[in-house]
Amino acid sequence: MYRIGELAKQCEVKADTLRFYEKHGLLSPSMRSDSGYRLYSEQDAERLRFILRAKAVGFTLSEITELLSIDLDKSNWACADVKGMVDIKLANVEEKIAELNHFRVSLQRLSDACCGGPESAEHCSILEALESNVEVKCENHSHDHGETEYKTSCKLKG
Amino acid sequence: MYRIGELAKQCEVKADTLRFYEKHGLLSPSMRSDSGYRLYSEQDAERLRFILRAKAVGFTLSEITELLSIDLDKSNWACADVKGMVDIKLANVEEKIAELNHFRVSLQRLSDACCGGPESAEHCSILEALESNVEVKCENHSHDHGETEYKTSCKLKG
DNA sequence: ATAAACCTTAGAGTTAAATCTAAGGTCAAG
DNA sequence: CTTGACCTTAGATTTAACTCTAAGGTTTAT
Ligand SMILES: [Zn+2]
Ligand SMILES: [Zn+2]
Ligand SMILES: [Zn+2]
Ligand SMILES: [Zn+2]
Repeated sequence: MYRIGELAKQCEVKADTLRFYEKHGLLSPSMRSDSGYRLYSEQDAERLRFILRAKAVGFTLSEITELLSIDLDKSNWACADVKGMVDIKLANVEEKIAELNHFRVSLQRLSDACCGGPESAEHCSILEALESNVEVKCENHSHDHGETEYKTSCKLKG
Repeated sequence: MYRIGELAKQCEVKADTLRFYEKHGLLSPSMRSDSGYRLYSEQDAERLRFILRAKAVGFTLSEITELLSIDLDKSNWACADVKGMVDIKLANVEEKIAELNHFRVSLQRLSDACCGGPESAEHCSILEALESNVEVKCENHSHDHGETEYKTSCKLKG
């Protein structure tokens, strides 16, 4: 039997988190000491590890609640049900990745367009791109820093 | 001059959102009508579009506040400052993508390991993977669905 | 016996970006 | 002159997953 702090340390979470999981029905200690301290069994610890593993692959706590209830009642569920949950999650994650990739490409384009030098930002391509609607398409400045290093040739979007 | 609802519709946000931006110092209408209605100028509208463009590339509202203050005072900032912000954001986004990719790979592995059939989940590889610490490494079941389609050969991690 | 480290509870606070509610004022059309 | 669409405000609620606070009880070691 572990006290809350012991289990927390073992699994690298805060004791608060275990109380939170209890309040939300994910994990209750199977005993209390005479003085009211939570006492977790090895089974409880395993359940916690299940939760943390599911969290590590991206499930939310309410999805994990569902997974736990399936896990405790496996014979009444089909592989299809379980795989369905994973596949929905997978689709969510892929969607999120796609969205972030969109951000990434836009930010990269902005970054590439700016010299990043110590010169005044008065003609900074990044600010100009945000001011106007024009997407940045090439990696040069409108302003001239007096260095040949920065080309001013720019093929704007055809 | 646009009233709040007009500008909101034009830019496809809710009027609430404009009030929210005002409360948080991102965008205030440059006038009020006699009766107290907000009146936005074309300049205000442009500022809103700046905000929305910055949002579209992944900046948070507080980052946008910073960008706006730079934009209004460009000569006191360097390209380095602006590019720095973009690059920090880019790094954040890439970090998030990496994390989600981790989720994606794990979920894909789980999904691949499960037949997804109508059979009982009693030996579902997904649940087994979450119960035990073993990462799923191959795409077969421990249980046998009586179909030769599902191989039982599985090279577990060496 | 007393201090440190641990535990208990209920409930509030955090973060971001809105979104909603209530109670009321304004404006154009018919 | 009334309906309906629109506007005003302050403040509460939402979502997720904690995290913290206050006020107190327990255990363990010295
Ligand atoms: Zn520059
Ligand atoms: Zn620049
Ligand atoms: Zn199966
Ligand atoms: Zn399965």
